[in-house]
Amino acid sequence: MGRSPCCESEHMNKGAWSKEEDERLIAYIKRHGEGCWRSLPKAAGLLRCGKSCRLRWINYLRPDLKRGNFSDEEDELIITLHSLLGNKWSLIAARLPGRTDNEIKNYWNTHIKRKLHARGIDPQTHRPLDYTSTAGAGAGAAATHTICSNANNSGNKATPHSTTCEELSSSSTPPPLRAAKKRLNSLASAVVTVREEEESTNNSMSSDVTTTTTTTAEEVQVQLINNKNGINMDEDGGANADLDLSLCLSVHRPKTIIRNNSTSSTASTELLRSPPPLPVHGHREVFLSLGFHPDARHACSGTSCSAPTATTLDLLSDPSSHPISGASSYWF
DNA sequence: AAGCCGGCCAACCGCACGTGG
DNA sequence: TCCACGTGCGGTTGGCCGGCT
Repeated sequence: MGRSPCCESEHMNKGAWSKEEDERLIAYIKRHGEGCWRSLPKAAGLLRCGKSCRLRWINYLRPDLKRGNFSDEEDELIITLHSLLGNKWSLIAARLPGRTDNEIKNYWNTHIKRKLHARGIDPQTHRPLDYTSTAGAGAGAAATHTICSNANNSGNKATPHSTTCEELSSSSTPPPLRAAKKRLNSLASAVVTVREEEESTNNSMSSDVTTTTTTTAEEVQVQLINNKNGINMDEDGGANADLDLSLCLSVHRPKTIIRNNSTSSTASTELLRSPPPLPVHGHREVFLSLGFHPDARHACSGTSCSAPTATTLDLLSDPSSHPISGASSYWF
C-alpha cells in the first residue's frame, strides 16, 4: 500500500491556520526560500507537517497570487484547457498566472460545471449532454470545442461518474476518433522535463523511453476538428485541411521524457515513437508548446465550427505568453 | 430568532513518481 | 536494483457563511 501519512505526530496542528502560523511561515520562506518542506516546520517553529506548510504557502500565502473573482476570459480559458487536458488542474493552473490548481479545481466544481450544464454541455466530456442518445446524428453541431480529453487522472481514484475517452469510444463515438482520443489522453499525461545543467554534459539519459528519443527531435501534433460531422482526426499527425483545434507538442532533443500515468504508458511510448524523427536540430532546449495550429484559423473559417475567443487563442498560440516560458523545467 | 440547507473553499488524504543512497 | 524519502497532484472532506423558511 501507500506510504504512511507524513503527519503522524499527535503534536501536529491540523485544520485552519492561525495568523501567527501564517506569519511564521511567510517570514521563514522570505528568509530561506521555498523547498525542504519536510524540515521547514521544525526550522520555522511550526507545529505543522511539511505538506501542510507547502499547501498553505502555495494556495494561500504566496505573494504572486491573484485574489478575487475569475474573469470571463479566465472562465473560457479554463474551459478550453479542460477540454484539452481533462482534470489536470496543475497544468491548467500553469496557464493562469496567479491562480492555483486548488482554486481552479474548486472554481470548476462550483461554477463552471453549472455553467456548462446550463449551456447543455457535459463538463466531463465537453460534449452536448444528449450526445449519447443522439450519437452519430449530427449531435456535435451544437458544440464548440467539444473534445474528449478527459485523461485517466493519474491513476487516482476514479469517480463513479467520470467518463473516460475510451469508454466513450467503445460506446458511441465514431471509429476515427478513437485514435485521436487515445493520443490526446497520452499527451495530457506526458511529462516532459529538462535539466539545463545536465544539458551541458550532454549525457545521462534516463532509462526507458529515452532510448527512442535520444538525439533526434520529435514533433507530435494532435489535431482535432469539431464540425457538423463531429470530430475528425488526422491520425498520422500530418496536416489536415479541416483543422479546427490543434494540440502541438514539440520536443527537441529531450533529456528526459517521463510518463506520469502508468495507465497510459503504452500509449505514451507509442506517442513518442510514432511520428517519423525529424532531422537533428541544433537546439539544446526543450521547446514545449500547447497551442493552436496556425492553419486552424483559416481552415475553420469556412466551416461551422466556432473559433476560440481572441484572448484564448492568443494565450494558447503565443509561446511568449506562457507563464512557464523561460523556466528550466517544463511540465506537460 | 432559530433551524435548515446548500455553496464555497481551505485543508486533508492517499497515491504516484522522481531522486539519491 | 531496491528502497526510503521528498514532493506534487487530484479527489474528497469538513467547517464556515449566507440565504431561505
